[in-house]
Amino acid sequence: MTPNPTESLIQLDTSSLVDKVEANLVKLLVERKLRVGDIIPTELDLSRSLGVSRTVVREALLRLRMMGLIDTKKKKGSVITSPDIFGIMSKSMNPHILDQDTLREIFELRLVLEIGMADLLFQRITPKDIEELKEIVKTEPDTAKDHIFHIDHEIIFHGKLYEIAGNETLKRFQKMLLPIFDYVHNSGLLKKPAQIQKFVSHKGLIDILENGSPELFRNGMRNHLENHFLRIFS
Amino acid sequence: MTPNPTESLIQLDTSSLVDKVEANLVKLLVERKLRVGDIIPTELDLSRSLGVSRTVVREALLRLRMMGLIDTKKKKGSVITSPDIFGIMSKSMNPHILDQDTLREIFELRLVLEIGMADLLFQRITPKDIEELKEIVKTEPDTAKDHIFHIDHEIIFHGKLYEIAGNETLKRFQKMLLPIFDYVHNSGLLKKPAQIQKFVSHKGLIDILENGSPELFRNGMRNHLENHFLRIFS
DNA sequence: TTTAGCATTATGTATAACATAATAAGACTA
DNA sequence: TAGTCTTATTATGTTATACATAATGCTAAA
Repeated sequence: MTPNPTESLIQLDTSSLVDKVEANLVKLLVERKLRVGDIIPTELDLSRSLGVSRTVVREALLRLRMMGLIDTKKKKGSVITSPDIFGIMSKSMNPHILDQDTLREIFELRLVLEIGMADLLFQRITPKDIEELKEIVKTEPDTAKDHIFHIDHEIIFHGKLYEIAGNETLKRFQKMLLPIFDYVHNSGLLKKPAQIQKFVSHKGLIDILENGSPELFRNGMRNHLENHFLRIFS
Repeated sequence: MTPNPTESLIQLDTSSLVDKVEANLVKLLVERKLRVGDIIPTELDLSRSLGVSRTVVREALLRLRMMGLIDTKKKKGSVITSPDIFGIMSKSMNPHILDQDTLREIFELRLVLEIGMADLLFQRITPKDIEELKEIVKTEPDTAKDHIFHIDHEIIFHGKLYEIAGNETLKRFQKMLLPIFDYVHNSGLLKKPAQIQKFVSHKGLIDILENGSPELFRNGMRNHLENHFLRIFS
């Protein structure tokens, strides 16, 4: 084997100043174990102690802000906030910008989530939740009648399920994906037309939640989402 | 009911200049339907045509860059790139920064994903994948022997499953969450100690993939992850 | 004691200047 | 003519300075 001439070269540091300052600040947050609500030094202070211009500090702080690590107020300075994982993500979640493959994949993700969360549902569902679900299906519109309203209703029902799952991160994930689902539904990305008839209805799912098991629910939901699966896998 | 005195007040626009420029640029990208690789005007041009300082334009561009919408090179200017949804997200995914509740929730998310992706697996798995999985379990270490190595092996096996699922977005999601899983495992966040014995082994899962059904796999995986569930729900 | 107004302070914005890296153009040589 | 080296150009990266603006806290007047 011929020796690779680039082998002995060290990796050059091509990162910009802002990159370094950003890394520095994150390191500071981690190592100092700063708690939510703590304030960090002002831009001018940081600029002085780090030996870079205020502009660079500002850009680094902007990044932290976008990551949801800090919230900066006038006069006060920047305070540490509970990081918002999905904050930025949802901003770049513009369906018009994402390419079709990604859209299809995100749509698949929904199916994965709703089938996979059965255990969480059964662990945390309360009688009150059951009542609320029943209330929701009571106002269920006729499938064939009003398509738009039907989609809205779908969102309400399934949204309630996410709520019951009691996982805030999961719920926010869904909330972020919602516009995508909507977009995919209306975009013609799904090949086959939706079948009107559902095998397992919303009402059926509630029955399972009340008297069944996670296993039954997974199959029920799988069945309920059958249409979507068929449309994706065509 | 007494009338609300604030009712007739219009919502003030508290957004900063940078906010507006950012929105403007995103709108530009969407409406012009610009394709990946297209270049957008230089900072100075934008600053002139938008009537704001270059500073503001720079900050707005920085945000777009963080969203993965553009990639800016010296001299060339900024070019549009395929948005990287998880790019920024993974940067703020520092386990040391996330609070414990969020960590627990993200860990739950893993369980949801791996149970929920059964259908994708069965749709896309190939004989070659089965072989590779078998190859992986062949080198499976003794559970009781080397704990660290055992975790590594877990990651390899389950990572392969994500790969088989054939959903790039899902895979990258998992990749992003990996450090979290690792951290949670080692952090003492999980209450009960792990049980050594697994009901359904990796080998068992492979058998199901080869001869079983999605339904069987979901239950198998549910069983396989039983330990994790118990530790979370305590 | 309350409130109106002022001072203070840190971020937001603007401008100008220079550094640096990537590209293009031109000149020079084989 | 082709190829390479040098130089010029251009757009981003960085610095410095100044002023605007909003939030906070203090002070004095009612």
